[in-house]
Amino acid sequence: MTDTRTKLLDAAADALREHEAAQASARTIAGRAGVNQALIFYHFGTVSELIEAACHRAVDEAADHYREQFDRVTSLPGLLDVGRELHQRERSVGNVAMMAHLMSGAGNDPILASAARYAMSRWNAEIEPVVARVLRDSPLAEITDSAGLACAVSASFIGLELYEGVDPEGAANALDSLERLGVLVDVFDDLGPIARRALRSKLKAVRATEPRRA
Amino acid sequence: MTDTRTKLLDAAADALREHEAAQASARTIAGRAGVNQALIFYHFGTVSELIEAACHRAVDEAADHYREQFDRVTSLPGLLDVGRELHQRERSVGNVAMMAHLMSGAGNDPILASAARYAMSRWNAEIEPVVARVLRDSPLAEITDSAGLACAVSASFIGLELYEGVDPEGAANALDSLERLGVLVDVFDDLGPIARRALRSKLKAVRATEPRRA
DNA sequence: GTCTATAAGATGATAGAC
DNA sequence: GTCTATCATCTTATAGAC
Repeated sequence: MTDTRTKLLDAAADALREHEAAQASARTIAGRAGVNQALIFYHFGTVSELIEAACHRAVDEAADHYREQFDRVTSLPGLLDVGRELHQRERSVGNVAMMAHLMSGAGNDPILASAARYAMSRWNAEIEPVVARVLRDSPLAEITDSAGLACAVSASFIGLELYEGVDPEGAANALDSLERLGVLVDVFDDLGPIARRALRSKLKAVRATEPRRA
Repeated sequence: MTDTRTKLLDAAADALREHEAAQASARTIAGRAGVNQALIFYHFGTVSELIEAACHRAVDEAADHYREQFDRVTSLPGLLDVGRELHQRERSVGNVAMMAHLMSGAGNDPILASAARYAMSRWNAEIEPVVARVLRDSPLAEITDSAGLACAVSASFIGLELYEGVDPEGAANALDSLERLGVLVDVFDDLGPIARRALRSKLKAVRATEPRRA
């Protein structure tokens, strides 16, 4: 099972996970895998296709790993707990960095773009039903759609990862702030009918004065 | 004023603003500027230093442009309004893409990293006092610090930009969801003492069961 | 300041021996 | 399947004429 193909897939994923990304060239990846550079083209055709395959495998593994944890989530605090664990694990493993570099390079390379699209859609497919289930009984269900929220969460993860590479301390502060803001949602659910009524009337006012675009 | 230096700065910024980024090489930038490739090294030393200078200029211009608008903000809805305008303008101009590519390349190149650090700190310096002023009289001031929130907002902007390059529709949905979530904060301010009390007790409970890390 | 020419090296990819 | 050797092209950067 540790044949050349998987060696190359591992090496490509590692290259993207670490600082490099721009240095994810055929020669460096092959060197990392301990195999000849020409084998990349024999097995995968192009470097981009190797990277695509590596990311495909990585995101599938990660999503599968969290599936049952997601299934057990029934409350928003519970979702935040899984999210925090997921963020820390994926970050330490380097998968978030991989995604960030993938999306950043998507502008130049259509193959990388399709890989990025697959990765994001895969994560959203996991997150979206959980968000929907958790918000179903909350007054928040009336102001947000779960699909949009899932996208927002994914995008923010990516942004925080990039930000962390530039200013680790600031990124940690940002994450703390977001977590504390999550308490706000929690309080809302506990407030019950009073908040629900206030929210409804407020929403009406906002929708009247500021019609949504397009 | 349209000398070679500024021509090169313009061309470098444009290269980063558009799809390319990876193709922001000395030759392509010089070609875009309509000058000889060797002049980049004469005027800036290295390609990275040219890019750094271009980003420095771009973020200074943009931040100055919004300074007085930020100063006029007194409420959270007002802040969201400016944020929405800022996001759309900076996006259409391409500055957010520039930042994203800058941060993505920061891992490889220490000069790009310092440019990214400057850009983020510059924006945070503008946003942070506004957030602090707006939240001062809100019960939310007790659960979030303005510095962390400012970082979170900046990072999320970056992430959304990258996400938009991969899935434009999803990014639009995400932005809509976040905007609608902003109404939630608005409602909180209007609820007054009831919410304030509920929030305080909830915070106590959360802090007791789940001590913050490090 | 601006140009040409060029060094010195990395890149993706292929041909062909084994 | 794997290797060596190689192509054509791109890269940053410099030397030196003007």
